[in-house]
Amino acid sequence: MSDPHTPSPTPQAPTAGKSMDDIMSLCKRRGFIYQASEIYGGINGFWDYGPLGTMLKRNLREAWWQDVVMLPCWGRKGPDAEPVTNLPLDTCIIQNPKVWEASGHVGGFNDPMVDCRETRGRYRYDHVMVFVPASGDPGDKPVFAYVGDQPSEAKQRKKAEKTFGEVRSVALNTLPQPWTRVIAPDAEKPGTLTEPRMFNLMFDTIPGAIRDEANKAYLRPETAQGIFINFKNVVDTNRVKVPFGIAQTGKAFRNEVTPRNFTFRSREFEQMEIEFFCHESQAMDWYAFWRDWRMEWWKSIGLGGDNLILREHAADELAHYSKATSDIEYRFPFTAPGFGELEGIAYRGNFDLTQHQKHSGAKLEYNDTTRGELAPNGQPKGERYLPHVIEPSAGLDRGVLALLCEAYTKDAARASPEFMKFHPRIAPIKAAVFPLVNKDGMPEVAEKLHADLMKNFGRTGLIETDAKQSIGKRYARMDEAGCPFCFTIDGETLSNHTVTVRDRDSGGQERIAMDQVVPFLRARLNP
RNA sequence: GCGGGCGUAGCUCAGUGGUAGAGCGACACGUUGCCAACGUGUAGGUCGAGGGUUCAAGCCCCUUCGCCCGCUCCA
Repeated sequence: MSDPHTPSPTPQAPTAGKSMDDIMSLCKRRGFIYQASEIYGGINGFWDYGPLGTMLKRNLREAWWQDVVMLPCWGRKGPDAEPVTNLPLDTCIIQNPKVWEASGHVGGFNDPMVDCRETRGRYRYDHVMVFVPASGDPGDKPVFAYVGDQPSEAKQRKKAEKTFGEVRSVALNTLPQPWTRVIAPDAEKPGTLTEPRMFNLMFDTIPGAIRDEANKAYLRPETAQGIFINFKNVVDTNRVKVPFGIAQTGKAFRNEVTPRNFTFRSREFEQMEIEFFCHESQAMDWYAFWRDWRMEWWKSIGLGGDNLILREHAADELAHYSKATSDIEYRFPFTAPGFGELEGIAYRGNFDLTQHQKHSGAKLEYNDTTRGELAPNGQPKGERYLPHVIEPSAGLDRGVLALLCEAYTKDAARASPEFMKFHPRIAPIKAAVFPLVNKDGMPEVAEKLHADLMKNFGRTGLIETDAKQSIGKRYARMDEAGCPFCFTIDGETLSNHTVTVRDRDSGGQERIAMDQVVPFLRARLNP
């Protein structure tokens, strides 16, 4: 178990049988997650982390950082047979608004939508087409709306042809409102479409003390663009060579239409993103490399078994600029038997750098001196290009939620019927030290061992000690908080310097020497 | 944004017009030698918020906020 790359030693039950209500209760009760602004009635789509939740989230972010930036891919070599390089970055939440025009977010976030009152369907206004008679005026007859490439197209065409004979299609936005004779794509009756409405999915704000709409800026909807716009800076100032990556964690904001499912879809959330830059000819190799390693990584911190899947996107699911994308998805109790996205690994081509080069006018090309024709002296002349990008983009809060759901275990046969099977590396509480009873010199020994463990492991997580109440109650409390190991000082400790170690998952105990406690823990926590 | 359900103590919930409760949890003291043991005691709620009806509202009515579920959305 000293190898951090091995999956959790305790495979979990499927999440399908776990109750989200139970998990949410435990999260509140033990201080993992609170509703934001709770005493004022809360605020839709925002959540605060309590002490244990903060530690859990921090441990997950830290594990990512260590394995992505400090010791990239556990020291594994990339497809070029060289060690992987990822440079750290920390960019602003607020950037020049042109960043979001270049990235396509301003356009994409400002689409007007129309709703159908009958089917409660919602459609992008500019995507809705209508079958009208080829001859022109439909008279009093209804016309048939559809969305291209969806089942509604064939269905509506059939109905339209039955009504009019020969038909042609026009965009909905060419017809005058109100659309009283338009039958919505999946509706039966005409006139059910609402007027188009704007959904602004980016939060905006106005920097500057004097409020002026002309200065409008946005809270970033993803951390990725901060990386792209600093690509040239990083290349120019770090003696770094393609292929390499830039990694960043940080908050992002999306005005989700419907925040839902506890913290899964929040309006303020944190991302962990890598933009990995490489030559086009190597891009698919790097894509496969990142996709497979990221999957292994999630397994290494305890998300294993059937609850985690890698899903390759079908061709028609890809964004227009993407040549391949896959999702790492977790089976949450609220998605079961389906899955919810934890991380997307996208091959984005050089779309983003191209966009920023175009919009900013800055030259973002990389001069690759290892490529190109050979000069007379035998050295390559170099090749200038916009690197292609592999983007492994993970949701930190979603990761935390998946860890909580995966760890949550119900076992009515146990004294602690609800407990959290966190992998030791991400467990908020790493260990606890208890005197079996609060007398006969045991508290003093416990205090000493606790201090010792604090000195050795206090920087990796919480080390608890507690002398109150029955030992069973203290074990149960630690189970519920997900503490993997409890060390107990008993009568025997005083005579032969041994303690018992209780394993959270099995409840089993073994006896080890006092001076073996530190090595024991070291072998099981992040080595 | 639509439809449904639900908001009472930290958690789970009872209370259906007449003095706000229980279990668990927390805390204190005692007891206790390995799995939420036992005893005694303590703290904690303007019943999500606002308005209305009534002599009287946790309860009835209206509005609003939040959470859950189903649609929808998820670049």
